[in-house]
Amino acid sequence: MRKPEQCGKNNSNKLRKGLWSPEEDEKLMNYIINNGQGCWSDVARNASLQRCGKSCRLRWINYLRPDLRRGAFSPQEEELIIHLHSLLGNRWSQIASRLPGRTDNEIKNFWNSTIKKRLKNNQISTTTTSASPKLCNPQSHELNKDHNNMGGFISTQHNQHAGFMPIFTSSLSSTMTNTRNIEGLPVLDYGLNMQVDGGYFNGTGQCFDDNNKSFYLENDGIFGSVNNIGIEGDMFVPHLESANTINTTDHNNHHIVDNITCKRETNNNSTYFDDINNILNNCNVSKNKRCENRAGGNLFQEELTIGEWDLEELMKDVSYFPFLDFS
DNA sequence: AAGGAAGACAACCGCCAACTG
DNA sequence: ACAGTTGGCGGTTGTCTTCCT
Repeated sequence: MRKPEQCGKNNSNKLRKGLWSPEEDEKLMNYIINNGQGCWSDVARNASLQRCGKSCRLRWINYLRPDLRRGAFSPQEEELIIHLHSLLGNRWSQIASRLPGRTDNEIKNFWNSTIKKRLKNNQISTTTTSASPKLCNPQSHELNKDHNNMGGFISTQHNQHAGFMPIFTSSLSSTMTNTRNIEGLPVLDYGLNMQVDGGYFNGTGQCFDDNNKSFYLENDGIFGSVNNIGIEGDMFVPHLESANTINTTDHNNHHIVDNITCKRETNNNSTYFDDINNILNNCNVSKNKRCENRAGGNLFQEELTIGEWDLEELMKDVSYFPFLDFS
């Protein structure tokens, strides 16, 4: 049996709490440099620190680690955080693992303070707020008033610049102002006749397929669209925590929209969404199953079971996020 | 200049899965 | 197999700084 960790409440009178002094930092730093990390309770003990192992670990990871990246988040980092959060939710450690030198605590704080504040300032309103803000395209225009399960809605409007914009969502109902020019959030632009709409799609709403025909999507997910008009297709990535099915219907006449998830050849102009899309095509996803729509007509339902998603596969390489520069 | 509010950041708490003896 | 320990994680709270009135 290992020696008990001196971190329990019963020992709180013996162990220091609160902010670390420079002397403590130096002790911890010197010990780890000379001896490595090892067992944290041993680190605390052997470095003569009146701290519990957990506290030492946290201090090292969040502050003393030499590979930490200091300073404010760059717009690129911010954009990546927003995007990763749309895919991962509040999985801060996983988000942090994709941002070299950043800690989960740092990202969590950044999200909970800066980004949430920005959302409020941008008047993205909700009737209720969930714990995790989600992404939406600022180019959204027409909310679907026919659906009472309306969430924060995105649509893609061809030939317009668009970006990610987080919104707070509710599983019950939410509203979103008809805002086209949200300031302060970065615009994704992959250049060369290629603009990308993308964001978090919540609830039911109107989108456009690659033939500029509108259609509706239901349930939560990440939506991306590459806007070479009439050439590129759209894709829809369900949010990992959302319901596990997606319905797609044509906006006007309930035609089947069968190209929500399309496959494109990767080329020099490929985008992040293309790559995600390619990954999705390798996922264990059954699709194009038939079901009934509200009007009684037929449509395809893509069934996506959350457990079937290989998160690591989906996220294994965001290094191709084309605007990232960690230099 | 004072003090309250808001923001930014650091650290703690509790839970849980993995590990260990 | 089991119980205790450890480390990782996300949520929350605490503390310090900055801003505003």
